[in-house]
Amino acid sequence: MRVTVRGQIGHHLCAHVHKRIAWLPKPSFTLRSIVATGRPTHPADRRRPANRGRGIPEATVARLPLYLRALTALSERSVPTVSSEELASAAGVNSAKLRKDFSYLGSYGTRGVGYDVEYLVYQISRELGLTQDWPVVIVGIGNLGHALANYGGFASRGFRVAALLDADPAVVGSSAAGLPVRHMDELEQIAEEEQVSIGVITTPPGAAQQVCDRLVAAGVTSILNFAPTVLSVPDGVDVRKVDLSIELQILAFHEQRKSGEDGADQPVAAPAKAAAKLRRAASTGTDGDFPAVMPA
Amino acid sequence: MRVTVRGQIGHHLCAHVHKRIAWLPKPSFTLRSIVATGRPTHPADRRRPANRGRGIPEATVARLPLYLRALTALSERSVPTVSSEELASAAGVNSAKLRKDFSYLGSYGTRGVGYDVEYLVYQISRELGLTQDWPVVIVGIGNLGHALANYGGFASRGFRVAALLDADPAVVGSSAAGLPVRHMDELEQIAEEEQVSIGVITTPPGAAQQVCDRLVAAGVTSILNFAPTVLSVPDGVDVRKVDLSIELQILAFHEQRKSGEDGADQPVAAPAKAAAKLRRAASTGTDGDFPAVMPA
DNA sequence: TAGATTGTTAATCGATTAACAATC
DNA sequence: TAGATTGTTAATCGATTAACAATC
Repeated sequence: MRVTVRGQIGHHLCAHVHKRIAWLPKPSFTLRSIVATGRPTHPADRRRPANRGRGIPEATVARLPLYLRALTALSERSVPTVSSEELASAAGVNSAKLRKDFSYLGSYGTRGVGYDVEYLVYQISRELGLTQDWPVVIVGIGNLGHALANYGGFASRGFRVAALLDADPAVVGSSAAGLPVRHMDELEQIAEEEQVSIGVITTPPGAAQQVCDRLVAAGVTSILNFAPTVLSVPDGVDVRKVDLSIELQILAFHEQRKSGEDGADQPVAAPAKAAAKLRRAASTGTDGDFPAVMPA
Repeated sequence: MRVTVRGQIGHHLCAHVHKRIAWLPKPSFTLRSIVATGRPTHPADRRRPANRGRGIPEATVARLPLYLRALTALSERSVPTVSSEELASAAGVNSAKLRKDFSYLGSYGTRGVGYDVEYLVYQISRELGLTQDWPVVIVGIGNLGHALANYGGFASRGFRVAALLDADPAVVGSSAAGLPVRHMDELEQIAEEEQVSIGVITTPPGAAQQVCDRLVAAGVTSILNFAPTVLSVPDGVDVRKVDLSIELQILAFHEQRKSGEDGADQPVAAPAKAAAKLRRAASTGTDGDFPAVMPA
């Protein structure tokens, strides 16, 4: 049942009920949000932006966690407000992009002042769905599975490891990060009981598609895949992949351009990049080339 | 010293010198490439594309490792040629994109036939710089560092773990993946001796920037960062980041949209997405909502 | 030659960015 | 009010895609 009451309540009442709320220039907010979350909404909520309600660009979604992290750090230092310039710098993006990104969420800033840190933390968390609890299963408890089970960044963001699963009897029964490793055959039951909608695959590549199919059959609709495999899934299931080898290969590509051997194929080297070669050459007395499989 | 002799050599000679070369419709190639690599270049090399030599788009570079992986699998199955349609499907992209991507590398296909698998493996490997040996240091040998040290995908692509480093005396001296964990203070010497240009940071976030600075000072110009921190580096140094928590948050965002509670803020649900909610509801007898921190 | 498939074009789409009017 | 900073506009840039002429 949903209670949505919008109204005006005096500033003194707000201040009484909710401590450390800095963003109450005009104390109007929705009552519902207080009932639901213990936090009133920002006055800016009333002027709902044109865009809100559909289609936050993917590129923006991918940056929201960055902003959230920077904001959380500011919050821990009890910084009350932050400008787009400061926040952008902390998040490693430019301020125009940040303001554009935030404009998709709504008008949550105050001209001439900046953004209220606490309020923005809450809004972004809500937008990302982090005000919910997300039970997650991790399938494949090898080195990487262990690492993920122990990763602190999960729990702190509303992700809860519902189960660690493996098909190998030698691994089942052991424990990782204080949790028992259970057999893959328990997946279906766990997924149903705990309403698991997110699965992490850290199996060897050969097992990944099969595990994926089984996760999907068990009702999992979001998959984070660490196995170096292209997964095929039905519509409505999201897959994101993290591929260590691919990241290194992309770095190698750019690194190769920097060191710039093989004149024939070489582009005009960007001045900044040439510095790396020079630095290495200076420190080693060689011409900076790598030991080459392909002798020049 | 560079030997570049271009010439025409009879087909029978090619076939004699180089086995399992399927792509010799017209046996003209550059001699240098044979001297250098043991592989002659493709006839198509002579018609150098307009673009080649500068500016392969980043989006294309990021996909080359995907194509390479798919091609390697085909190669292992001894498939001689592949069409853009087949390869695109194996790599999980559409064929127009694949052909456009390859067009930045050169005209390496044969109209009416497709692409020679072996030849393309070689060309993409070369483009990515994987025909070189890339010594890598991994800094921070916790769970994740261990996992990476053991990751098979590195070695198979020309990446070699030159050293595992940690600052914690309790960890230094132990071993991972058959390599000793050495003290962070050995970084500079190792980096110079082994000409390390790629570093992987798997430290806690608090140490990451400091480690990064030290890597850069030691001549490392490409960094793969697993710590959830924004790193600042001088021009000419590339940083790529892998952030497990961010990936999960992006999934949560989309997952939240699928399950579609909270009607007030909810966009018009895409039909495909609604299926997930229905499926879960059907299998559990609930309305598909998650246990909510924020009661509705 | 006929059939197949590439490489390229051009249209479209989405993301980035600087600039500035709106407004706190 | 004056100063500061947002939210938005519009221009630009880069990526995607379908379609098809080129050509094996």
